Amino acid sequence: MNGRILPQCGVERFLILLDGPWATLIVRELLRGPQRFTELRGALTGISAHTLTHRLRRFEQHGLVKRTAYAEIPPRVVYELTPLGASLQDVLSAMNDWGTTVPEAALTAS
Amino acid sequence: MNGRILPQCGVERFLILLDGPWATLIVRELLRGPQRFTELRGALTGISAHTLTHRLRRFEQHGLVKRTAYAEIPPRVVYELTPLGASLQDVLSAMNDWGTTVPEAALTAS
DNA sequence: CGGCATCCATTAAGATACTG
DNA sequence: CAGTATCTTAATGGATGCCG
Repeated sequence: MNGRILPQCGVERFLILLDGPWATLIVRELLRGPQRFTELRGALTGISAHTLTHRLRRFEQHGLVKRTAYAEIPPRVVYELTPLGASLQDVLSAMNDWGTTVPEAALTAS
Repeated sequence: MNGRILPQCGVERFLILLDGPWATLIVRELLRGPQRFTELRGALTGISAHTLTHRLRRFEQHGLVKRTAYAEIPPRVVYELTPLGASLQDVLSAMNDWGTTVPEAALTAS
């Protein structure tokens, strides 16, 4: 569907930039502050290095995340949200508010 | 990732119930009011009957959408959001607000 | 430590054809 | 009209191993 001609409304833009189930969770984690690769991986239970790398690269390309690599031994890489990425806070809050109102029954029925 | 044990926070619930790129767009369309299958299909440019059916069935199971079938010739089926589904309005608004602030450059870089 | 390369499993989604 | 059935494709995501 991503190849389609989408009307460039706000919702579509959000969906294009935050596609995949992990995208939103990574942003939420980075909203807590700048973090290293390993910190992110530890916080996001179940994510693989492969996936985390790809998501972060994509965010970087889209200007949502800033990557800073320190040429040390061992190497250290810190990821942090750009102002654009940080402004996702409002959307995440809305999602969280809605999710907490969802009854258990809606989730078990799958 | 859906098989993982997720902390049952709000954001996770939202992501589980609105998975896939079409889910959010279907909800946005239904926020305009109850609609028939064909109306939805026409409004969601590019969606296939197959996909629309699956998404609607899933929403129905989760209590986000109510399906009403009229035994007429030709048959008529109307979908409408439940109160739970309608309460997604706030999240959609937040997404839309954020998306409109995204610069063009973030989208072209893909 | 922070990746990348490769292979593989799962799934959303499209195309097509057909039915009550 | 509103689906269902089947097949196929594309993409996300996981597992493993290697590298600077």
